[in-house]
Amino acid sequence: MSSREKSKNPDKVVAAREIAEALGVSVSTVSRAFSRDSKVASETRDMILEYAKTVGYQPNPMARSLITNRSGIVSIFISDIFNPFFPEALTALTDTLQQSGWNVMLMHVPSGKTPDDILPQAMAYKPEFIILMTATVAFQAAMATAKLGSHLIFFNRYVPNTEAFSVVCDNAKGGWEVADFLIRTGHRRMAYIAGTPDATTSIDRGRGFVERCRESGLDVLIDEGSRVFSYEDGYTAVQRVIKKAPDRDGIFCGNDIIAMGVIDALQHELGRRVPDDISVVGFDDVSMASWPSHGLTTYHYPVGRVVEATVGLIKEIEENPGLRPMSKVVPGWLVIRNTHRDRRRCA
Amino acid sequence: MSSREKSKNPDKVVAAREIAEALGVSVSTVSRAFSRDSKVASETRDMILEYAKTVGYQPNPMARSLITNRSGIVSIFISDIFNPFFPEALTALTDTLQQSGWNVMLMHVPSGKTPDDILPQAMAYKPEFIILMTATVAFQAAMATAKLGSHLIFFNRYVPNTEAFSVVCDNAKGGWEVADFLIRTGHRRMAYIAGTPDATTSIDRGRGFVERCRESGLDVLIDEGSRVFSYEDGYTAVQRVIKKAPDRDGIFCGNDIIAMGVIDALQHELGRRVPDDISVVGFDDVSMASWPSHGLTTYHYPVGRVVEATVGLIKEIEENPGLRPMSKVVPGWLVIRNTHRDRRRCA
DNA sequence: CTGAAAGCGCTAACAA
DNA sequence: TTGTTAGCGCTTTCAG
Repeated sequence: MSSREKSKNPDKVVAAREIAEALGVSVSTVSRAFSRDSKVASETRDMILEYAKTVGYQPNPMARSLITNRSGIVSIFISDIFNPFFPEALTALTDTLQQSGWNVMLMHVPSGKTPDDILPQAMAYKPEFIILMTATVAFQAAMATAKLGSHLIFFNRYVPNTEAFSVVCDNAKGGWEVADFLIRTGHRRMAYIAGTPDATTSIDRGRGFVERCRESGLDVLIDEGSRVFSYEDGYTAVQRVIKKAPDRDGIFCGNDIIAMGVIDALQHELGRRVPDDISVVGFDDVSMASWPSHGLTTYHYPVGRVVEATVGLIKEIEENPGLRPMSKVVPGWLVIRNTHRDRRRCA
Repeated sequence: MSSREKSKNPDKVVAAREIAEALGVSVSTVSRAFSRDSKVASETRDMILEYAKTVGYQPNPMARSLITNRSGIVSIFISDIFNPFFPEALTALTDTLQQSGWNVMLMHVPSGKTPDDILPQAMAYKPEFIILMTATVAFQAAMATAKLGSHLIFFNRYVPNTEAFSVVCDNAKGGWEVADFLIRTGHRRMAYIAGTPDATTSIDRGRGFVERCRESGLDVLIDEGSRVFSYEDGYTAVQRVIKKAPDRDGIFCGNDIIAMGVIDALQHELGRRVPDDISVVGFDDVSMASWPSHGLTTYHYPVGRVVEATVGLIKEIEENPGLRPMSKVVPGWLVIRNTHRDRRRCA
């Protein structure tokens, strides 16, 4: 019916061969034009690149990966949905990776499952990096992954006693500074409400907090009854705390969302005013924390910098594949708002 | 140094050829064992599948896609980060797709860019479906996409005057019901604070609201000054509204986050009590809306059902590739909490 | 610097 | 029902 030759699939995306034919070069040369460190006459490359642009050609990453073993894919594992921190971080991370030419595959780890459970599905696409934003520990995954050639990076978490890459905020220092601040403003009867039990964030924040309290000879009531970093868990936890120790004057929470649950329960269930009767401090500084309705005093987690550090780490690993596993630690800072009061005159 | 033969890459993932050799069958047979509608002796298939399981083999989707033109990938485009509705939906959608065997590629559309700008990068991996969760309209993308063989689905949005698949909540009906509820409880001086200007969600919610008000002969003050569906925009918008019309007794907002900004500004900047002086109703019913600190009266958006409808639509399109573009509409319902008051006795 | 040829892992058409 | 052959689109030796 038509005079088309050989074009079995008329609407198919243009392939390297067509570029080659149109320009009177070989497919190898076309391929080389798209590889930075291949030797091509710069005029040839320019010609190819220009023509490719007009017809909208780009090398098929699937075909390419078959031979190079480089998929151009970064897999991000997520699970925690309660914490607005994660969407913020996920978006920033995706954006930065995308701009560096990576494509992000998103894997969700449903509650009740571990990253290990869904690792096989993720590995099918041979991601070059796997970024774990999940709360659950994934020791097995780390091993399997290393064998299969994907690099594993823990985002906002690390696995104790394991050699793996990780990027975290300085949680222990943050906890320490919060305690220091509360102590210097006259608080004496502290409590720490932890988040997800095995999350290093929760553990380290609490550890730093307790350490600074001990330095001043203060004991800390620690509540570890929360199952996750959620509003509901904070809401419940503080009721346990106040029942056990009604005299508390300063509560540090595993993160902002827990803190908001804590504040609401204090005011609506326990008849305490925040900050008049009791101070509450969070961790993360999610955008909601700055809303007038919350005005949460918290420790700022510099998401942007942690994301930059993560993508920087990826570049380093790429350039130096033999790099030893390491941890990047980014500092945060205290943000003072309205859920805290200076109690020195009341001492 | 070693006696390994031909194994250029010792740690390589096992491929079909190795399965074939080990079992004394051809690679085609192995391939067929993994294709549901291929004719293989069921004993042969069982043998292959079982052996494959023990050595952890699964067909390489990249290689497969080269020949089948089916990538197994669904691309999800996101942009709106202010609204907690999106992480909730994204997580649910990813999870459901994953369980159906799809892999999700996440593309972020930064502010100032349109989906069209990043479409080329997404298309490189030849996603079979593209789900747009972005606020921005993407008319060009729809066209380009259809040509290249990916199906486009608008999630929580549609493009007026274009034939495309979409799954939405019944926004107009929602707005209508909110107005009906406010009117029946004695409100007379209404306002609607819109969200992202060209978002069909914002437009339809407002349209339904206004329609019901008109039915009762009530005029509605409409504020369309918001740039996005954000807390800050709500905070600013309501100040414009009250300056222009200080007598308002019922405000309907484009979504919950705007509503929270509105409530905070009313109480902290404008000296109005909610709900005593004025009622505020949101839309979405994000998890935060049910916190005691907000107790927001709002219209519930059934995320789970919309996700199900979306994945259902994908299945339908797969089974019937010639399916005409259509819209799936899922109903929501009103959730009454504490930002509203019955004003009938004050009339 | 460029082209020819081989092959990455897989599926599909064709024989047997 | 199974094996053989060809080839998806690309990169990479190896010649020239």
